[in-house]
Amino acid sequence: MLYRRTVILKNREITMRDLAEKLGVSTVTVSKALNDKEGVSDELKQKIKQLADEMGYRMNNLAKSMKEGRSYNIGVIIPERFAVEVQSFYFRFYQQITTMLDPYHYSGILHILSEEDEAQDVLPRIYHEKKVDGFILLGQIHANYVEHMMQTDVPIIFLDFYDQHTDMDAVVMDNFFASYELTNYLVEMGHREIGYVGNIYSTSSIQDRYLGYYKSLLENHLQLNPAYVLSDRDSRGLMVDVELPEQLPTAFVCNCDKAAFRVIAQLRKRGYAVPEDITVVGFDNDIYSTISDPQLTTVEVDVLEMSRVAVQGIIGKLQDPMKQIGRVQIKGKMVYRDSVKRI
Amino acid sequence: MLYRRTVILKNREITMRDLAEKLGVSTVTVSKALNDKEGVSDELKQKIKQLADEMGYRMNNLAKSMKEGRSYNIGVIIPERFAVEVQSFYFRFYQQITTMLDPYHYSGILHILSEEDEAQDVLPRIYHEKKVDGFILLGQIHANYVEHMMQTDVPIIFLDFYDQHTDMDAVVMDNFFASYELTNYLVEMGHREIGYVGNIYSTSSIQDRYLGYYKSLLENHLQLNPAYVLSDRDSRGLMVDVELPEQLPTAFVCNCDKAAFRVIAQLRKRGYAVPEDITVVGFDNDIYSTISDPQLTTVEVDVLEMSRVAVQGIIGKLQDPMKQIGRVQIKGKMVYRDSVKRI
DNA sequence: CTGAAAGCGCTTACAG
DNA sequence: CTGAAAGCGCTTACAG
Repeated sequence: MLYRRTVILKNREITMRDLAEKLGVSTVTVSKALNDKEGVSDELKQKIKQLADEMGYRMNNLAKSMKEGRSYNIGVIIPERFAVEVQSFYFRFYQQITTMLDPYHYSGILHILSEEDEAQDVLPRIYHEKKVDGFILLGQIHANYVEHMMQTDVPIIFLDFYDQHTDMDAVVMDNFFASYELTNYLVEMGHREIGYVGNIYSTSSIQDRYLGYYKSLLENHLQLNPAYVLSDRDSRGLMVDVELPEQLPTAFVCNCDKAAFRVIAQLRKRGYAVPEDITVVGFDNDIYSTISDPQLTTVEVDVLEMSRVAVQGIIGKLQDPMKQIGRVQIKGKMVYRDSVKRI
Repeated sequence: MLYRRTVILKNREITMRDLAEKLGVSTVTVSKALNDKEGVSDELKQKIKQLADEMGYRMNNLAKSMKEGRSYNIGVIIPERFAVEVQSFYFRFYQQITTMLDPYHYSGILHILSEEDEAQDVLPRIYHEKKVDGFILLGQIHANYVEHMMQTDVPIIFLDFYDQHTDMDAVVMDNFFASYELTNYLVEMGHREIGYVGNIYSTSSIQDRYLGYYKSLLENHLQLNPAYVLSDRDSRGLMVDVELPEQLPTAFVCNCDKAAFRVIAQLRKRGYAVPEDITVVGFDNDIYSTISDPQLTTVEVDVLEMSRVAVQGIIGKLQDPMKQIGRVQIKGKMVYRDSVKRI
């Protein structure tokens, strides 16, 4: 007899009704108690909570969700190529996002956007199945896809990129200012001939960093030498070897640590030592900045703060779909290491 | 008039009832048609699907889920310390898992298990809220926590680790065999004094790799010299510098590429060249194996296959909770590079 | 082939 | 402070 009951209990999950019947109250009262709402005496509330605990009651959030019409999930979309290339960097974002969503009782569902789906404007399954209430889009995607997504009326925050769409809410690093600051620092250190490494037609980050670098040159009345602006990746975003010119500047501002890491390797092959012969700085403060020899002076992206603003942005839009945060720029942080020489 | 209607439509999502009313059929018929079930004429089915398309209907999966009593989500738990230490490696697993869950209409929800929650046996919110139908646990956690989780009756697959619990379903790399194979290769290359780098009390992976290495020594009648077995991390799993002995073996089998990378750096500081003076091999074929100079001969973990088996395992247990896969071992793959010298 | 009825497990007004 | 009734948007027997 006892055995059979155990088996039966095992096969059916406990519901509010079970708790209600056991205490001789209604499910309404149970619901109120468990959600800490008004209209239940403290005494009864305690009793209900205690019983729920004892019986190992777990709220069925699907029911709650359906009633409220929200899934309590946010889709985090990362384009496939970034998932491969800058994976650890974007993983940190994704981790922060899920962790920061938690207090709002939200979860983050990752969706890797394949190249095909991106090209053909195919929205993720989680969109069609209403499994998410909004999206955070992490990493640059084609303008067409952005357009397509923005037509869906689902709240979207773009993270770590923006494009020409004026009405998009985006959280980006203040690349322009950080690069300007970094280049100013090199000038302070006595450098007058400074090059830039990065495909300036590739992403908005690379472009903005280039422009900040350029502004510093302008302000300091230094020449922008086109021969010193070197591409580091092809049009698809894949890293390629930099073509070093015959004559070199005294310093390179690289658009990311990986590029800096690779440039240092190439310079070494050509017989140059860093920073003795040439100064190299990076961007991102990712793994490449510390495995590099020498370790890189670089700028750290404030992943935590950017994630925080993105999460608050999407939560805000969930409450009021008309709410806009515009383009929020988050300051970077200089990290001084050993790849810069005063000359 | 037109304007008002637009606004109204915007504020309410389209349901099956809307489609049904528009076509003068019942919601039952719409449901059958949209789910490709029997009992609707092909002609009507087509008409319904077309209308759904035109009106931009999106199925409310929450309702479906509630009816079926499953959330169509799998929780992927990664202990905090691994999320930081081996992040890119585990991110690849996580990516594969979510991608492979997709055809089953499942999504993967990541949960980073904090050190505190792990120590205090606090189960994740997604468990208490029934937001997931099962878990894939990625990375070694304390035995207590394993025990606690296994008592919940929620299907669990352990990925990339196992422990003394005999009834746990785990998918692991065949570390023992891979390490045995790798060490045999070094013996073939003429090495007779071979050391091992790794804290053999830290994780089961490190232990098993150590044992495979040991088996190779035994088979080849080589001495296991305790002075050549070096720890690479403290009891909390944090990497520390290896204490190199005065007298060195001719080769080191390292428990992972990062350890190998660090050992090479240390050897270099002591004036040894790799592989000229000493051979070093790694494990995992992760980023450290290619940024290392020389690039590492190592063993690749078959992330794809392991993820596939884990996903199929959890899907299987969803259908039949009694189903067990036991401890499945997935073969690794040798990757030959430049860190081994024939002597 | 088609549909009326009931129900999944909650919450939201509303009434007492 | 407490609860009966209705409803969220589907699906599952069952009846015609």
